[in-house]
Amino acid sequence: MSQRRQYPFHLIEPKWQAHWEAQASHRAWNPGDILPPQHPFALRHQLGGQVASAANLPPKCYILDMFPYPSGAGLHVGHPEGYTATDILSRFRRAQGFNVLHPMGWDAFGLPAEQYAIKTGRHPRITTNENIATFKKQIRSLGFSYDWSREIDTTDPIYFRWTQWIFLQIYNSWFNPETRRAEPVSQLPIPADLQRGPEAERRAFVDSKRLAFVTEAPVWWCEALGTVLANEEVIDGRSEVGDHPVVRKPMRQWMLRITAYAERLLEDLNTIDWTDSLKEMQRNWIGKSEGAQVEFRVEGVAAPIVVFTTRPDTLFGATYMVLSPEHPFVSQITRPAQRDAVRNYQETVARKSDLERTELAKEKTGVFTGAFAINPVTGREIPVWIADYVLASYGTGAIMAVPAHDTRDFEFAQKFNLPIAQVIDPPGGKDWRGYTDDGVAVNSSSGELSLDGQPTAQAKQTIIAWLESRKLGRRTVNFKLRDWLFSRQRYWGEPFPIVWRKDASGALCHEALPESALPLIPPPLDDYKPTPDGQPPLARATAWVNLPDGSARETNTMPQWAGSCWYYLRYLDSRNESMFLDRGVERYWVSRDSGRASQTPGVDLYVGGTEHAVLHLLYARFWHKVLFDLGHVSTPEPFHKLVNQGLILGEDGQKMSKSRGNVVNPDDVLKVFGADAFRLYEMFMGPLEMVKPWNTQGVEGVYRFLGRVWRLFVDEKSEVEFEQSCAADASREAEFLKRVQLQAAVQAVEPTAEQLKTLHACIKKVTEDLEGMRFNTAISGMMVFVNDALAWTVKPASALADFLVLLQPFAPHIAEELWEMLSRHAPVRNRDSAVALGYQPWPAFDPARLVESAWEVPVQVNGKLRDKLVAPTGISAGDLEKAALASEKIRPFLEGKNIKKVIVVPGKLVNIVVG
RNA sequence: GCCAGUGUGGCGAAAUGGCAGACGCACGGGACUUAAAAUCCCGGGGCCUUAAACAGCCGUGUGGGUUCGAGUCCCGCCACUGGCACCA
Repeated sequence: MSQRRQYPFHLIEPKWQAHWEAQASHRAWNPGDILPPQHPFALRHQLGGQVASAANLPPKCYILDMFPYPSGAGLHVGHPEGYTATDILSRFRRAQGFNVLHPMGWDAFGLPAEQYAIKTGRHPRITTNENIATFKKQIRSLGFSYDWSREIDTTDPIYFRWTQWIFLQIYNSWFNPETRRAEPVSQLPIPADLQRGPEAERRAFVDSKRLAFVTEAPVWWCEALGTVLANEEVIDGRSEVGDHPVVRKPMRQWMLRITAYAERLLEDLNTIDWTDSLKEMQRNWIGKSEGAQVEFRVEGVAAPIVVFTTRPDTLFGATYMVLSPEHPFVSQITRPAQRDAVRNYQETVARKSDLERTELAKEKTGVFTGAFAINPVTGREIPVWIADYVLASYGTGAIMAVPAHDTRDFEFAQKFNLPIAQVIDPPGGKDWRGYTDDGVAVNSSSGELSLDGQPTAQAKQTIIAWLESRKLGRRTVNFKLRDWLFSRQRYWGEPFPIVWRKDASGALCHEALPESALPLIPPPLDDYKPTPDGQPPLARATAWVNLPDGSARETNTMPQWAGSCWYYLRYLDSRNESMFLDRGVERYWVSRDSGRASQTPGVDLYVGGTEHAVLHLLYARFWHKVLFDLGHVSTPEPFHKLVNQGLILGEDGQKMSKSRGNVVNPDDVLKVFGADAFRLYEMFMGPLEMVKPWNTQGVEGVYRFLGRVWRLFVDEKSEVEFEQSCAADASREAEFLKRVQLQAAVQAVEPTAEQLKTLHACIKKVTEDLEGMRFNTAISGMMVFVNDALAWTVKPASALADFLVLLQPFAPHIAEELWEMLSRHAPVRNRDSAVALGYQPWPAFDPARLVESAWEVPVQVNGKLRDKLVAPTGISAGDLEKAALASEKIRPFLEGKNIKKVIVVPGKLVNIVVG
């Protein structure tokens, strides 16, 4: 490893970080802000001293990172990957003249801080603050151009006050299926019979329509630990900690009605610029499927069993039915002889974990209820079973089994010897048994209906029409998406702004706190564990929970997702104390109708890891749509363009983890190579969205490149003197740095045509690659420039200045230092030296500079390269053909052959086809 | 099982259907040095031939196809990675 530093990054980097901070260089400006006269943004746009407004501000650009959870372990090399990419683009857009919003904050509620508190008794507030301080220090040391004046922390009451406020907006809304949007619950039409009835019934009706509602949902309860566990804390029906048995236990939970938005969440994916794979993941998660509900009568039971099927055309092949073990009809229809078997089975299933239930390769299990239903088209009696391969939570929790044409039903029928009847004729003579794709209906006729001979699509239409005419079923759409379980039995989260009280009839009911009661701050506790009877930790604070008027506070808290659902909005106006977000500010930053028709709606670019492909991004889209419906934001989608950065693996090509011992700590890298080299390497490794292994020797490569950039500018003798001075008195290093001189070869002269060609090739490459987020090739373009420019005997200051503007987004510290040196010693005529480097206009690419007088023409015979000619650029196709045919090296390949065709592509090549 | 992505030198990678391997790492040779480090210069996919070079042949996971021309487009297969996974 290198001993001598390539250049004094250890002095340069802190120097410029302090400078940017002192100048607030990267502040983004809201309409209404007064622009300081000396701020580089004001100087660049000649707005010094003026009040910013949507009219005088340049176009906006909102570039967002997924904010981190500030863990105790500090930053790892994965974090800065996306952060570097967005920082480079932010700096690029500033140079292009945009008003760039590039903020950072902390997603700081969460389990680790709470678990640490349970172990040590230290309040999560304290450890969270410490972790934030560590993260912030590390992030700053990388030189990212965040606007820290907008920093947010989801655990800060001035932030979560508005998280609670948004919850109240959701709570006070219902989804109107007619208008397909959220509306205030105060406008909910109350049915006439309820209007005159008791108040309790009216309230129950309203509560059943709210977008935030209460339900009994099963959670994992561990008797031995005296606590509720999260899904991921339960392994094979036992607790992860201590290996104690756990049971499913219904508990009162808050839910958010995201299912109401399923259709819009799906449709609007078509309006945003995300990768196809990401959209596909969301589509699969939402899981729309079209089909029909069909009713089956059971002898002696009044209500029919309703099933959902996507293949109503196979109804004639339904030879049995299956209910999920939890289906409410099970106890009604079970015959006495089967009662014990059914109850046993239900209990076995209840004890299984989700994992066990969904384990593939598992044998199908189930029990006959003794009951028979009537197939509505064949009129035949079919047995009704219960089995855990039918899920209670999807569709109607019951299916018609068509074993001939459904894999699961086929397996089940084989195991339990149930009849299998063919009703689809597969194309191409395939075996019909277990065939699940489309085909032609067969054996599907009754006295009044026939599907025979109809292809699947048509048969579906026919049968649905018939079912609807007989009131035996109807067309239905189903979604996999479930309502969002929104409550947690935790301490370190936002308390719900809800109280419970008894109404006149003595029934318990919930009620929202007034907005004036926000923020509702969690009470201090000595013990952060749940109570022995399974109440959330907040229940321990009895003085906080029980209010003087006899009502009691909700003791659940919100999940970690809540704070991250809307943080991108708070950045726009993070210090606003009277509103969650000012409408005028919102309009400037995200709206399409801000008077700038061409502007991107919402966040221009959002970069983060794939691990949030579904949950965070779906939840945030949901909240945004509710806020949109209620008129609080002006776009239906929050994130216009989204890019996932790829994982960085350890040097061994394995996922980084403590147990493998292959974790790379950014601090160590920074110490040896500096922040600029670190940033450059993270981008040079390969395309942003690819998975790629870390390689410390690769860092040395880009570090050497920065050393060459340094030597392109500085005078060697002055640098040697600087180093000797530093060796003599290390305490005065920063002062000695000023003695490093620009080399004499850098002069205020016009570049030659050759030099301009090199420069403009670099401008073109870097500009185009940044637009396409191809950071790795942009860097290689700059390397080519530097390799070339090092050989120049006279180095025109203007060309070097343009290069520094290109380099600045990638390696801002060294670029600033060299810019300062350059401006000190050699006047740069094409640049206004009053404007800071970060706001210098991006150099314009001039295609005329790349024009060559001659060019090397590859000549192929039958597609194989045989010669290269040198021809003038403007040569005609005919002349080029003649020259190619006349070539010494080509002639042997043409001898004795017929020239069939000659393909001449001007600017590309010549291909002679012979036969 | 389903969906998506990726397969190119020793390694990270690059190539609007037009000279495969830019740029970088590692490696080898040279210059500077008492020596090393750093720096600078040169070399570089494989095979075959050759003293060396030129020339030639092969080469982008694999098998086909389209095309004057395919890493790139189309069809089949294989491997790896990620997501979903009894969703009727």
